[in-house]
Amino acid sequence: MTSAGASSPVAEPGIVHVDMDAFFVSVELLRDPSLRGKPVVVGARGARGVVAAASYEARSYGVHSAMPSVRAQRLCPQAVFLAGDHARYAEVSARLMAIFNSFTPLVEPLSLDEAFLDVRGARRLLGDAVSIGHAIRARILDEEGLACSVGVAPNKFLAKLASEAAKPTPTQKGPKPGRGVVVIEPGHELEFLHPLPVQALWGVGPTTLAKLERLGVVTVRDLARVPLPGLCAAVGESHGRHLHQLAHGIDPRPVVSGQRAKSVGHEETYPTDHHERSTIEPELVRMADAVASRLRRSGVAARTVTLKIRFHDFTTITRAVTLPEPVDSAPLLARAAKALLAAIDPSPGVRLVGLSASGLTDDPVRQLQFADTVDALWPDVDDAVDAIRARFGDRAIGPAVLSGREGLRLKRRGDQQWGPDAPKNHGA
DNA sequence: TCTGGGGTCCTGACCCTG
DNA sequence: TCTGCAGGGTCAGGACCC
Repeated sequence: MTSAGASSPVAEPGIVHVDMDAFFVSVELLRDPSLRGKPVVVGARGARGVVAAASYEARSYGVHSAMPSVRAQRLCPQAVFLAGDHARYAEVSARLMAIFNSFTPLVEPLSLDEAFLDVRGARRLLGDAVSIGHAIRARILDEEGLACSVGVAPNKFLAKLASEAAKPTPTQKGPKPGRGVVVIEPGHELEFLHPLPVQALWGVGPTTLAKLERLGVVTVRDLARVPLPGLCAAVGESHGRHLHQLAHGIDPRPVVSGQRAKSVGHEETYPTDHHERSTIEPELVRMADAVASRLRRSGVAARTVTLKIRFHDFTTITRAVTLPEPVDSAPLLARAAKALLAAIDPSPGVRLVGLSASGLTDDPVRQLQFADTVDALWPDVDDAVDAIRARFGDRAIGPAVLSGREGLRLKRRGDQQWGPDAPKNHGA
């Protein structure tokens, strides 16, 4: 793991934030150029699905990501809905990250379609941060045919706001091109920052916004004027200090490359609610299979297993157990999850089930000392399952409890990423 | 209007141990 | 042996991000 190393604000605009414009939709347009200029939405069409990404044409109708698909269809009935292809987006993302890494090794991916770069060490070779920002944009357009927006600033938080300001804007007459690259020079941070609405700050969501509004805070300037003790009293000590710094343009967090995941999980919302444990347990087996497979692929094992249940009325509970040894085997994850489920009454209706593994450690300890004979054999079985799937595909092998159901198919990351899709016979 | 999936971080309660 | 306290681990939930 490497980092920019600074613990104080950077005194030059050396941090670059690159954010792809409508990434998922743009990748789809490369595959089908006839969709250009049309309102396009990537997401699940089902009653419980949401919008993952919307073209700027769709956004002009008020459609935005995370919006329930039902509402998006009402706002823009002529929109073309696409299911999305997470594997393809991940492929393109890997190539984008390779481009970023050719400019500097200090790259911190934030998601598939955005990253921070600390380019201060690359100036002598490649020019100043602004030139590098323009060069990155040109290369992504040239090599991938994709547009992005770039923010350049003295720290991460300001660079992100700058890239936001560089983006195109949806209008009734179609997308209005953005500036592409926006630079915040040192000494001009507050001039840029203070007129913005306070929810532009990282960490201000609906709950915090309501608390700040009670203090009379509307803009970042208002927030900067609130004394620290009052702010901490309203939103908590840690959060208060963080927001206070941001409101003054201070963000000491360095760009950190090579960060590893701290948890691995899967969750799924079902088109109809489950009311009995007997129908949830096979789902847990399938999720445990998927999570264990991802753990092994990453070469890690997990000590803590967390079960998440969302009921019909949207109340959500989590139940966790920490195991005596780290595990990466599907049967042991499933056993832990089933034990947690045993203490939960699903009869009110369960719409979502999630399983996640945390407390990750390298070099998995194979769980021999507390395993019974069958479990002791599982490491070999897991290896064999991985090998068969690598050679013959995900459908080739799976837990017996799932045979005859949706199949032996392993749940891959990104499957049903945006909620249950509409039934096939209802036409997508 | 009716809310996905994959994550991270923080806080507070509780329990155990020294 | 009991009590008080501090600190660490665990668990549950909330808030936020893309």
